[in-house]
Amino acid sequence: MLDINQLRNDLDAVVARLAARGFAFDAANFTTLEAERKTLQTATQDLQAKRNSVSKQIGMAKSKGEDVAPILAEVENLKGELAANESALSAVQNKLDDLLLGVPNLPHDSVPAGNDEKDNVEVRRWGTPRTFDFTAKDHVDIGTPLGLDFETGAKLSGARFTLLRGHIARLHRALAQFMLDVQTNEHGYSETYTPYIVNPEVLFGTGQLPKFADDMFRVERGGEDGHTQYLISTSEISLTNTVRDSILKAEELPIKLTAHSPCFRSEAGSYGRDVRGMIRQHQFDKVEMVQIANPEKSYAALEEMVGHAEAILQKLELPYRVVSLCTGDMGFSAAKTYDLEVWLPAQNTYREISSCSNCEAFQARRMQTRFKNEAGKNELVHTLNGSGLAVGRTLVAVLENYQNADGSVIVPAALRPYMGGLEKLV
RNA sequence: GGAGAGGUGGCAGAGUGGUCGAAUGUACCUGACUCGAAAUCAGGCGAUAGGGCAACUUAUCCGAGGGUUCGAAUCCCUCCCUCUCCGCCA
Repeated sequence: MLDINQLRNDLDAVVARLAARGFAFDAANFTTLEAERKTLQTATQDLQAKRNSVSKQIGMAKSKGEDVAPILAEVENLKGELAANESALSAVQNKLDDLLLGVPNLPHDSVPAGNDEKDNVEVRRWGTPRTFDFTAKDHVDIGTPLGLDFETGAKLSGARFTLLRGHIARLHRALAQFMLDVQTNEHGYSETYTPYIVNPEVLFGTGQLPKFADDMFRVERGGEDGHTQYLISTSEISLTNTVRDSILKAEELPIKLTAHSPCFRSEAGSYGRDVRGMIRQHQFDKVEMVQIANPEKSYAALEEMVGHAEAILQKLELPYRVVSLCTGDMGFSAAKTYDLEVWLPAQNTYREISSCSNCEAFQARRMQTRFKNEAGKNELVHTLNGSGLAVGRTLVAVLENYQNADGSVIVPAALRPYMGGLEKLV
């Protein structure tokens, strides 16, 4: 959520920055609602003050044993008038809230301008894509004989669900363990295990609700109705919301959390895309990094976090590039985002495998997460999140980059300790 | 699933219809005493929003949401959560 004071004081600039990310903000509607809100709020508060003072008078009169009937008569109309004002005010407040909750974050000044992924800017590359002396297969063709089982996944749960068997299943587990070990042992994140089912207000906090309900899986508890909860689409949601509704001490920052969790995404609206293989799944695992940061240090933290994600790819010796997303391609809550794209030889291209964002105070404002700054004032924290990394896509990258002509796959050296020393999948 | 007890400020904990955003203790901050510290004493110390250049001021908030009332932390309803005992269970 944006700072409403920024909208009040600097509306034109905010509208322009939102336009840069392709969002048309209804400034006229906002201005009208704000004017209504101001009038109604002042009037309502005046009436409330009057009611309070009269009620006090009644209390005092009664305690002295005086007759209160005259005072009661005086405020006969007050109640109805107040109720009307209060409900009008809350209606306007709700409209304003609805408006604001649907507005994406403002892009940081350093974010390249652009409309879509074609305008993203490559920041750097690491590693050299391997040259094959045979035709490289994609992960479906390599993986199926080794234990990637799309048919059974589909039989159990439908399209975009995959079953893993044997060494492939173990490789998947090894990747998650390896990533978690690197992030905790080398980068200072606290290992966290979180609920996968969360309450709706948690999703408001990180920005998935109210706008992106269609991307989520909903669950109902057996034997109960009316209490819809949601499967997390990333553990960013549960990790970031651990600090909702709290005032932190400055010295607690930064809080660095990591978790390995499944992620559930309905992928509504992506029907034609990436239907083959396990690039785009309804369920995939991810090791997530989250930082709760002092605003002054959040951009340094973002660069650092990108490095934490890169470290995984470097240790796995997978070529990748770092891309700065343009204004038009960033997610709803992000002020700035770097994507890591790993080399996939079969597609002859780089594909997203991590996304690291600084959300500044956007989520903190929704979650009411503050800290006591040096001046002793409560100030909103900045929140950052990044994948370190998406496990399923990393599995794809390993299979494709480490394949041999005979259909076997070399186990990257960094993963062998997690595979009981196994060097090759056959 | 059954029975019971609770949810109040950072923490502990009083308050059961009126001047209560809320006693008291503790933590924390400031000052005094001290070479310094501890102890002691004095003062301060919640959040959010509105109005005002500001000093300041108004409103709202006692798990959440409704209701009764001139007036609700306090009474009523619904829900959520925590604890104890029993049952069940990985």
